[in-house]
Formats: sequence, C-alpha cells, structure tokens
Amino acid sequence: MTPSAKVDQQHSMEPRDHGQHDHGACVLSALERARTAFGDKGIKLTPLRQRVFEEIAGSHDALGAYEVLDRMARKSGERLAPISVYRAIDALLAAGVVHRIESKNAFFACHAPHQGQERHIALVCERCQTVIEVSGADIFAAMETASAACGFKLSLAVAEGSGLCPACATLPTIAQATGMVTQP
Amino acid sequence: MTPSAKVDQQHSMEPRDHGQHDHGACVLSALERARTAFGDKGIKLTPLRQRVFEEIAGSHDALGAYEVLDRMARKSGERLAPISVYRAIDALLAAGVVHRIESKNAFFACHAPHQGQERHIALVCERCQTVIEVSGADIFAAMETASAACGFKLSLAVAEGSGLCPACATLPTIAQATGMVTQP
DNA sequence: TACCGAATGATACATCATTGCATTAACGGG
DNA sequence: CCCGTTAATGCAATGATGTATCATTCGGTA
Repeated sequence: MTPSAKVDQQHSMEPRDHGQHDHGACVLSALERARTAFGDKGIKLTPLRQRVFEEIAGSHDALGAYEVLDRMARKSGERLAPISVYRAIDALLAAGVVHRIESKNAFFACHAPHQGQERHIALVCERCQTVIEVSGADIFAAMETASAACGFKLSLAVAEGSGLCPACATLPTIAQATGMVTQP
Repeated sequence: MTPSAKVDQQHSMEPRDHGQHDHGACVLSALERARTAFGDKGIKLTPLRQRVFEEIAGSHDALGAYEVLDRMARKSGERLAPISVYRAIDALLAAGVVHRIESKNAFFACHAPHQGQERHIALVCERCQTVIEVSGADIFAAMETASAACGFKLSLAVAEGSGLCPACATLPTIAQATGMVTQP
C-alpha cells in the first residue's frame, strides 16, 4: 500500500474518496476473493462476469444493472444487452460476491468477505452512496423471534439501512454552515 | 396465467378466507382508520385516493401499482394513467395507511393500526400472499445498535420477511408432495 | 370575479427485468 | 480429431415499475 498512490482519476463523476483508500489494491483483492468464491462453488468466473464484477467492485456504490451497462459501454464502446449484465450479476450473486439492495434495485460487491455463515446487512450512505456491510446476526435473530412469536415460518429475511457513513457523518455540514442553501 | 381460466384464484376479485374473516367489515374499519389518519395529518382523502386505498385494503396482499391500476380498470372500465395511482399511493404512504414492501415493489394496507410509535415489519406469505405485520421494536433496535457500533448514522431502516403465514404453515404438506396445485 | 394552490389528466419517457430463441465457446468421450 | 452435450453469450422484443412535464380542473378565498 504505497501512500503515494496513483489515484485513478478516470471516474470523474464520483465524489468518492473521503479518506484515502488504495482503490486499485482493493479491487484487486476483491477480485482475488471472487476467484476463490467461484472456484469453491464450482461456478466459472468468465471474462464477462469478471468485467461486470470489476465494474461493481470498482465503485463502492450499489450500481443498478443499467448503470453497469452504461459504464461498460463507456469503456469499451460496445453496448451489451441488458440481459447479459443480468445474467452475469446472477452468477455473481450465486457466488456470493455481490449482493442486491432491495430498496434500491441495485447491486454492490462485498469488500469484506463473510467469514463463516454470519449474516450481514447493508448500510447505504445517503451522501456519498458508499455501501458498507455490518454483522446482522442479532437483527436476523430478532426477526426470527418476532416471526416465530406469531407463528410465521420465516424463510427469507431482508434488512438494510440508509443514513450517513462514518466519514460523512462527521463531516462539517458545509452547505448549512455557509448558509448557501438557496431555498428553505 | 391462463387467460382462459374463469377463476383466477390468486388475483380474482375477492374472497380470500382462510379461516373466517368478515372482509367487508375489515375494509370498512380500515377505511375508517384511513379517514382518521388523513384528518390527523391534514391531508385530504380524495375520492381517487379512497378508491386506491379500497383496492389495496380489499386485498390482504401487497399489490403492485399496476395491479391496482388493472383492478380499478376492470371495475370502472376507465384506465387511469400510472402516475395517478402512484400519486394516490404517495398520499396513502404519507398518511401512513399503506406501506411499501421494498423487496416486492408492492404496497399493502395496515389492517391493524400502529399504536404509538412502534415500528413493525411486514411478513409476506409465499403461499397465500397475505401480508401480516408484527412488532419490530427489537429488530430496529438491533439495526440501530449494529449501525452505531461502526459509526454509521442510521436514518432509515428496512426490514421485511417472507415465508409461511400461520395458516399456511400448519397446512398438511401432502399437496406439495403430490405436486397438486393448491389454493389459499 | 379573479386568482391561487392542490389534485388530477395526459403524453411521453426512464428505469428495471425477463422471455425466447439463435449462436458460440468449453469440455469430455468416442 | 470430430462430435455431442452443456454452459455461456448475443440479440430482439417485451413486460414491469416508476417519473418528468405540462395542461386542466376544482375548491377556496380575497
């Protein structure tokens, strides 16, 4: 991790990088974990799937399928059919290297592997869009308890949140401080 | 779905009826609560909003916006524009008399009011589609705890589940074993 | 009356996701 | 090596969900 990181500036649209973060290295390690996951599950990490994964992992955001499509088209000049991206995403979901955020119809890459069987929940920053995952064992246990208490046999649980990530939460609220909001 | 079928069991116009359940009365009381909720919040329960609410409340399912649209069109012969339904639903959401299920892009009516500030979670039956709500205080508390533990300032939490409702969970499973099509 | 704002209507478009079928790549057995 | 099977991809169309924009109506009210 060289502190003199050559920062990838090509994604001019993202307000990424509060805090410094070796993005290249982080994507590479994600890719390495993906290879392992695919290997373990006996699914093939094809070039297309890898490209899609890199696109998703290369943003810490949750990306919609069409956003992935757009970004890949911008890079390669060739626009895939939506179904191709969806199929690739299906494989990535099956391998467990990306997850879906139901409340956003979008997908994000695990950047920390889920060791063991522990369930996690996704937290989406409303300001910088970054997605982080936190352990959700207690949450899912509580959902199970609440369901069982009324006789409901829970088979699938969804839990996700949005708000401000640690970095954004501690930021001074510039707009308010400078009074620059034009309309109340 | 076969359009030829006279009886579209799942989405035909009414009676559901696991156990006995006075549907008319239940919709009326939902409507009464809706009136109160709209009054309390200073929002108007217009005829259109009421029609949409009746459609949603008249099913214990979660309905998609287009499903509401279809049902209303079948009844009145006039097909609204999608936006009209979405606007009505927005008002119903604002009044708190319907909720959205993120994982289904669908909406359902509260059939038991949320007394006090208590948060609830929706549980959707995979067999009969009925939605029930259960208290989710522990769940949301756990989400808050998990978020706070990593410095995330949670402002919106989504938790929902699917599985088998009490009625369906206790049904003999023979039907599944024999591959028979079953009805709620 | 004239005006204002909220609600609705109407058209179009944007976004999310799948179906069906044709084509190509990958791989193992003759 | 060829062939057959299966997985993966390409391609066109369509379904499903949701929004932007602008026009119109309607109820209150100054």
